[in-house]
Amino acid sequence: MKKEKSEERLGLNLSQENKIEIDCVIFCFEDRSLKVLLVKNENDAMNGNWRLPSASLEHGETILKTAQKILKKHISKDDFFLEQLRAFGYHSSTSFQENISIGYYAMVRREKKKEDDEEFHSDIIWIDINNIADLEDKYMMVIDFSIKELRKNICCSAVGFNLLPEKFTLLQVIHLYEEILGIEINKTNFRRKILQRRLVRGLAEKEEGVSNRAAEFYSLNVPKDELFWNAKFNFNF
Amino acid sequence: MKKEKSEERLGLNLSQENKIEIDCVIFCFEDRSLKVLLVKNENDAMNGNWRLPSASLEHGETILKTAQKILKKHISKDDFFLEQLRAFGYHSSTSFQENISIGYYAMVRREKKKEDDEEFHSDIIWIDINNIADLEDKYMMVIDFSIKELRKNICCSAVGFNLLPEKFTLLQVIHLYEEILGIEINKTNFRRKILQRRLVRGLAEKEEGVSNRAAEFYSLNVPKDELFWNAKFNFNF
DNA sequence: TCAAAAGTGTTATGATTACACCCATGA
DNA sequence: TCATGGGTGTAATCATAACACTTTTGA
Repeated sequence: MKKEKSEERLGLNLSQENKIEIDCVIFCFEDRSLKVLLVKNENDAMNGNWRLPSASLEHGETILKTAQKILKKHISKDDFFLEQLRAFGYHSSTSFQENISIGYYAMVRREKKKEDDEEFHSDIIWIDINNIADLEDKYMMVIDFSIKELRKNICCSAVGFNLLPEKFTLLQVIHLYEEILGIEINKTNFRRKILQRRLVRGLAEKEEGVSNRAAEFYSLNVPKDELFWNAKFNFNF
Repeated sequence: MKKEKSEERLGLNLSQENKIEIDCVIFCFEDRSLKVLLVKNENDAMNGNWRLPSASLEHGETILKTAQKILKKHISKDDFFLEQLRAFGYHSSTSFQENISIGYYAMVRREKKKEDDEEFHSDIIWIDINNIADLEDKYMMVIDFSIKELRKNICCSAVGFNLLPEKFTLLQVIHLYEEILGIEINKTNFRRKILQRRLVRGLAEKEEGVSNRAAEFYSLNVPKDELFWNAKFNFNF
């Protein structure tokens, strides 16, 4: 309150100097599709208008802490991957000069039952990346960039496994890559490829109640915090 | 001047709100080594203290334009590659809260003769990345990140060719990759690898005055603006 | 039995590696 | 002639792709 008054004295121009927003693209992988979390735009007169979860960078707060806070507000678990995308400059309808957004992207493992009713009551939505429409340009820009970044990174690191549950089948991995990259993958060869790198470990445990041969469950063979930097490989799709 | 007075009225805390610096890591490749441009730190009492070329983000200016201005101040040609790294948060000795730097990295083709005397008289230095020392933590952080980014990018795109002159020998390319990645490369195999991708084109023109068999000159076979995004390849070193 | 997905085996291809070799040039 | 780097040829090895095949499960 006090702060706003001070700024008013300086006039519009200075008060908008270097206002920084932190925007988060939070990905999950569910029902064989890549989704991002959107929240209802409360400042907007039109109802049913969505935006990325975001926050202004406050005094004495770091950009990373701010991004982490945004995540914790929406994600119940502490178990998420979070990395910065870059800084974006954009022009909004309300200001003449360029605004700054620092984009982050996150990956979470979504557990279905627990969170379904949560979503039902609240002002959030997990939406398939192919169905996103009518977002402000700024948000589309950040989302588009984040998807490109995600595509790049899952081909040269194992970071994509942050989207899978602890136990997963190899078909889930294939679906993940197919969906994110928008390609079709030869299952038998991909399976060999991924097993050769010794990135995953068979659990001697199988699916149950499926109407076909049950697939073995696998789990990661490397610590999660190494997925991004240390678990290198080259998928040349 | 006028602006500074306004800020003073608000006291230290608010005046530093969201102050954004743009820092540029400008790379060149010369004498078989990767160098970055440093400028003399004029605000510093101690002489001989260097920093990255940088600028504050001014009113009504975009981050990209600001970065381009920094480059043009030091580089005579318009022919450079410039991309953002990311936003960095850092703590300086003079302020309690986190400052924001948006880092960019650039690659320029350095022509020796023209610029040598320029450097002799002025307050800039092109320094081998292995000899950088005594920079502020903030600058080291940006430089370290930029080198990692450069390493990553030259392995999956042809962006590194922005550091070479129009005409180059294949040995120059090899030296470039060896120096940036810190590895040794088998010359005969690398040569075939790079020719297979049809990235370069022989010029039927040879070195002169060398004390060994003259190497053929090559030039790029793709437009420069495609080097980063479109000229993909996978060097798995 | 069928459909659907799991999973194995095999062969061909193409990229990469290692290494031997010859070529051109100035000192 | 020698040293230095340019440049070619070739065989072995490894990763990938393509495809045929068998296995397991519920309906």
